[in-house]
Amino acid sequence: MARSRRAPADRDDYRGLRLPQRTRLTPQRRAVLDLIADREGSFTAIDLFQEARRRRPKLGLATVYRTVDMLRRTGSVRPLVGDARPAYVRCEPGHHHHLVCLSCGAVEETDLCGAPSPAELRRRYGFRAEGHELDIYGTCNRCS
Amino acid sequence: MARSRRAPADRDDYRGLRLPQRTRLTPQRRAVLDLIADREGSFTAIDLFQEARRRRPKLGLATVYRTVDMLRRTGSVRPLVGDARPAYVRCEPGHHHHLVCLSCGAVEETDLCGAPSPAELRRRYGFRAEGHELDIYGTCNRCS
DNA sequence: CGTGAAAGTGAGAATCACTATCATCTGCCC
DNA sequence: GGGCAGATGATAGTGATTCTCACTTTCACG
Repeated sequence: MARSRRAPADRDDYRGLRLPQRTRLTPQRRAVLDLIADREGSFTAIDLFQEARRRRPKLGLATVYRTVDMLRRTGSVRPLVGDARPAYVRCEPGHHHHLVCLSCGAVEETDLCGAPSPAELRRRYGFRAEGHELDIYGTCNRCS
Repeated sequence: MARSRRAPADRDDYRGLRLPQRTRLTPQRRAVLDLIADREGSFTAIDLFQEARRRRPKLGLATVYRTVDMLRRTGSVRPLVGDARPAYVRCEPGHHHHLVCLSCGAVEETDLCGAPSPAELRRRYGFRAEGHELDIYGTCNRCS
């Protein structure tokens, strides 16, 4: 009986962040989403928690994790490799990859890719590719 | 490039694993290195610890972490993204990427790449690329 | 061969990131 | 408004990793 009451809350987007169906927009969630939407570069869950706490002292850590994980499921955010601390980056919808500055931590997106095609992987390895992740590390414009 | 003389600890390679300068080859370290050298696919530090313990019951967990981290610094091993548990894969020297099977966890290497060239990244973004990481996720030959 | 300094070790405590639990609260569709 | 599915916060718990430190071992050099 989830059907009758479940009208499609057409709130699948908040400031460019994709949200799952039936997501309630609570003030807590909005606080975390705002921080992410305004964010340049990478961030950790703890970063968000500490910043959000300055405005909402009672905000729980679990709420931050729940919110980040929600965005991870919709693809609006994804974990970053190669960093010492577990960090995330915002992802615009669509296919793209990240240029991660090792000096200042800035993250830029690029649509340049050229990863091997699923067809070729299939042919050479019998491997059915479903997705891939590419992070390019180096020094950004400002730092070099 | 050729090593002309015996330098202090002429031991920068053990079974294909690159070691830092001045690395002492202790039995504990050798036990962990052997496990990694023989390894197919990905592994976690805990995996190594449990296996190594069967032969050396007094081996400490910290030693496993120290050894894995040592290899990570030399590039002989690298952490894998996208997995629930923190896992590593062996890296052969040279350029290559990983095909990670989401079903059985097997990891295959491929030299197929096509990542954007440093020159193009420099031109378009002013970004000086130093390296990149590409993991392709999907289903391997055996599992599909 | 010794030997000493530096490097490595094990055990356990500490830390860190994250998850589970649960009583309570609240946004949202009717 | 009313009601309830979904959200929240506090806290305890978990699992991975790092730290600490007294002790041991390796190995270049004499």
